[in-house]
Amino acid sequence: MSVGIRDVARAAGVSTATVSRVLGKGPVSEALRAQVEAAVRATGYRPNLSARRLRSRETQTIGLIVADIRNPFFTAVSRAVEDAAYAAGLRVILCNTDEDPEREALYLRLMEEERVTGVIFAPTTATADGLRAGSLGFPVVLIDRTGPPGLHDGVVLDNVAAGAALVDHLVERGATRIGGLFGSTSSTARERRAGYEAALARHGLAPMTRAVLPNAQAAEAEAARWLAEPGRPEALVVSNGLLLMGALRAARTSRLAVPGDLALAGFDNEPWTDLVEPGLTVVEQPVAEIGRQAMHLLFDRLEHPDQPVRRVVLGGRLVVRGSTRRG
Amino acid sequence: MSVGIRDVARAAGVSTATVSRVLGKGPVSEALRAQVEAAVRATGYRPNLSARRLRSRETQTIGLIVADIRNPFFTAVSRAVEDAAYAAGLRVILCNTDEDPEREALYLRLMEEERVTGVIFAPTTATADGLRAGSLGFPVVLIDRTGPPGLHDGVVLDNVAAGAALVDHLVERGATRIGGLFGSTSSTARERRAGYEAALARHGLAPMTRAVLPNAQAAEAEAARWLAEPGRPEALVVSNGLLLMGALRAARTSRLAVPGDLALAGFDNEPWTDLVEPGLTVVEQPVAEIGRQAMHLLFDRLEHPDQPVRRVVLGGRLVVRGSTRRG
DNA sequence: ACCGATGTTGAAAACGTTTTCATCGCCGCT
DNA sequence: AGCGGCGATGAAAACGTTTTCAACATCGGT
Repeated sequence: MSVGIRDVARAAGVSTATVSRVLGKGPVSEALRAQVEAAVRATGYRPNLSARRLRSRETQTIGLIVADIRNPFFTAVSRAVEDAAYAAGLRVILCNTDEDPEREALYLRLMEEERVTGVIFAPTTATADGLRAGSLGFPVVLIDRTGPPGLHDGVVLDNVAAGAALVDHLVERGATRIGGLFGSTSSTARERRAGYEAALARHGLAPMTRAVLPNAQAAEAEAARWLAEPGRPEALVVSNGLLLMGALRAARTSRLAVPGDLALAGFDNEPWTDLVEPGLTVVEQPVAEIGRQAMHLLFDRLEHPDQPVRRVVLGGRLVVRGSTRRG
Repeated sequence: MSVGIRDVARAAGVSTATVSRVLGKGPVSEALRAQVEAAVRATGYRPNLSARRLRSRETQTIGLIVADIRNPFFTAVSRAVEDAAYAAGLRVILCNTDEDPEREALYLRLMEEERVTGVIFAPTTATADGLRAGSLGFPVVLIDRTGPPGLHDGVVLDNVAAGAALVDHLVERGATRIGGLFGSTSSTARERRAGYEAALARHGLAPMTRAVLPNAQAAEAEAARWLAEPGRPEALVVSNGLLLMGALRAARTSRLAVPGDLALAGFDNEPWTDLVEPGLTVVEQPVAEIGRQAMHLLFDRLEHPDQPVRRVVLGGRLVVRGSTRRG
């Protein structure tokens, strides 16, 4: 039925070894190479990647495990990772965990069975804390989130600085009652909160924080509740793009004017944040660069398995818009 | 080094065939089954999927080929496809073509080499028109876009009706000079345009259309140019979410009030379309349903290879917002 | 002219599974 | 008691490649 390397070899009058060498990079004389290439075209041969992977023990495949591809941050990072991967001749297997540790474990096991050459992973804190060094059969590069220090390569935003920058900016604009709305499952939210609290302390202000599951619905519900309370904040720092959207929705339904009644500042410079009235002040993450750096770290690790663990920390860019105009 | 099925067999005191049967669904006595399962746990065995795929000739893998995962429509559809696939025990290989026929061909070849069980594909017209029936080694389900009728299963929006509905709605609101901004590479844009033109004709109005590459930058540039011309339209029908964002940006930079100077209506009910001022009138596509239906068609096709070709046509939902308020 | 080095080629083993096929034991039936 | 059938099991083949290894030819140096 399907044409295999034996058929090509027969058609070209050579051995399968020679065909394999033509396909790969082995030494073959020009004459035979031409014959084989002609035979490949004539037969319409397509190599069987499963067989190739089995024998060569190189799967040329990486896993990409994120919380939810619909989060625009992960969408953009994924696209950058995929571009870099395909350019290097690697396949990508994409998995969505929905921040569920069980699914994270499930997909990590899948990656072992696939014998992937490496994995790029944005883990929940629950999983990240239990991640041991050499326990998986492949190197892991963490993105957006970190685990215990020194165990895995990773690329993250300077979250502490970014959280602090938003607070500094709001204080400069005259805000004093500054609330913080953070996701509950990631080290990233924790770090942004740490930066937020440190900056507030530096200014002699008191923190007021709430934690929610990292999706827009939960954020909107929590923010709406919060904004209806008597001691509600007059400014809000929000730890990612989904939550920011939820917070804006809550402000709208609560009939609070932004920035008049409530200043708003968050993360992720998504296209809609400057179309919305007033534009939203955010810290922009270098999403494409994060994806590229992750692939770069992975390649380096594969080349030099024993090189010390590296963490790439990228700076965010504060984009000031109307949502933090001086009240 | 790595533990294989032979090691498990040795540890359990059985043959590799028995281990394989325990892992799969072969007939094994309870006693041996327990022994083998214990041995699997004890050895930490992980099956090698490459070997399994090679021998069993079932890759349990599908390809998902879209233009750009960053287009929120494809993001949402992909997520639905992946959920359905993983639930059925299938892996997904995701590819972005950027509407480039060469990359489409490249990825289709890759899918052949992967020996995928099927592919879900949103092709450009260039590729779709050349797609022959049995020429690839796997069934193809088209999404969002169609090829020559009768060749491939597919699931699409009722684009003609949706395009007409937007025009009807605008006419009802009093618009007469209604322009159309459409993507240039997909059958979907073509159909939406057909619906737009048919509806205009029905109302005795003249069409004015422009075609652009389907990305926000191109749309913004073209719309800005158009809106600066003397005979500019007073309403715009835009054929997808990316273009709609570009058109809105152009209206903003041209200092045209929406809907006062320019009414705006488009496709894809993305979260930002109701946050923006005024809310945008759109036809909402049932994105999750499209993904699920595509997987369903694929499963049906795999079970009944010779069943007649099916096309699932889903209806859109008109969501009326401020951007088409009566001028 | 001989020898070693170098480079090209093919036969056959190997990769880790699943599947085929034959064997064995057991049961129920005549 | 003998026999047919059936379910469980293992030995070995098979999946389609890459890789090893040995054989062979060619060539430059003595």
